Amino acid sequence: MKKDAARNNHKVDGVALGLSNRLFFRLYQCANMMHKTGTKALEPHGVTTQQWAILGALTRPAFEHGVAVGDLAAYLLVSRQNLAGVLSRLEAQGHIVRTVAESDNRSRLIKLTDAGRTLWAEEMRPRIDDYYAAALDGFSTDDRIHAIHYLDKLLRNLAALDPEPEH
Amino acid sequence: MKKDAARNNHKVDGVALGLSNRLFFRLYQCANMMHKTGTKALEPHGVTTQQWAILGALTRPAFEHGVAVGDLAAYLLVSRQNLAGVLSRLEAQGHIVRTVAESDNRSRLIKLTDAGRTLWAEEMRPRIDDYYAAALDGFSTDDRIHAIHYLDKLLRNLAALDPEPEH
DNA sequence: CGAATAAAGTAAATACATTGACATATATTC
DNA sequence: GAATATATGTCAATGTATTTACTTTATTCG
Repeated sequence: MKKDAARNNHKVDGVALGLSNRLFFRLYQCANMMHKTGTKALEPHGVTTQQWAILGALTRPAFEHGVAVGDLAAYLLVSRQNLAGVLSRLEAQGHIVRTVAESDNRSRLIKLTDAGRTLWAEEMRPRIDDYYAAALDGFSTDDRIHAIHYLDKLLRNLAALDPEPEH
Repeated sequence: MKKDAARNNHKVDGVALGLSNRLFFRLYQCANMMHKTGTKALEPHGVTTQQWAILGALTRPAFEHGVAVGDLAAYLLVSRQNLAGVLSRLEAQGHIVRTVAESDNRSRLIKLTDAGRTLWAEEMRPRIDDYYAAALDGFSTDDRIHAIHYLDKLLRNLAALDPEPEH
């Protein structure tokens, strides 16, 4: 069947594809599959991978006492307009609060609620650990370090390509 | 300024983040930046990175004479509903055609138009090569091979996590 | 052959993510 | 201090991606 030929060539399509092309194609596929499987892993809590990234960021010591939306957007490398939307959903679910900054009437300070902190620590954390274990099965510590190294390197190049200054 | 502290810790946020978490966070950031910078690189032609992936796939020898939407979706690892939307835009731009398969009244066969093939070869290809060169600056051939290896490995794990059978 | 199964297209709801544009508030500079 | 510049939130448009659900057409199996 033609179907099988087209659907089972993950192993074959590297031969003529070119290294650079293949690298970016795999990055594209991996990111999609990460969102798909990651969101499914946290489905019982109605949290997506992007929301998970935000909640995780908010547990960082530096952001423990609240963080401005602009700073959070800069940390995640997403636009503030996009972040605002996800934050609205997290706020509606009661996981975070937006408070007006004292020294700046424009700015809102994002903070984890107690419920959000509990959700993260008690519910999400164990599932996330299981997810990492499954997704990185067969990856040694060195493998992870090397993979991160390449992604870091790529990210620096992409950031340099982005006209957006880092202010 | 607090701003600078929050916005310049790409190098610092690895220390306490955990290897697995950091790997997925970088994957998330890289994918977003790839779409952002890649789409900008091809902006003169109004083509996004996803459309670029599809046009590239259609130039594969195996798909040269047309490919079914289901097979193309399986190759790209996206849902056929998503693919249908992108194909509509590509069709509206005249880059591809959808013809009804002779042996199956349900199925549509996707083919590159002459205009689409020319756009790919004459216009997009050079810009894509420039983009790859910039995004992978400092990557040796071995670096690329190793990076692909890790992404392949990760993708296999993610695919195994996905309930979707490969039929 | 006829019934169950599978595959294809489509529609709709939801969520991410980008850009451009705008109003308002804060900072900088002269 | 006033003019300029920058930061912030928001609105709107567009594109990508998922899931669920439904209809129609093929295929398979009994």
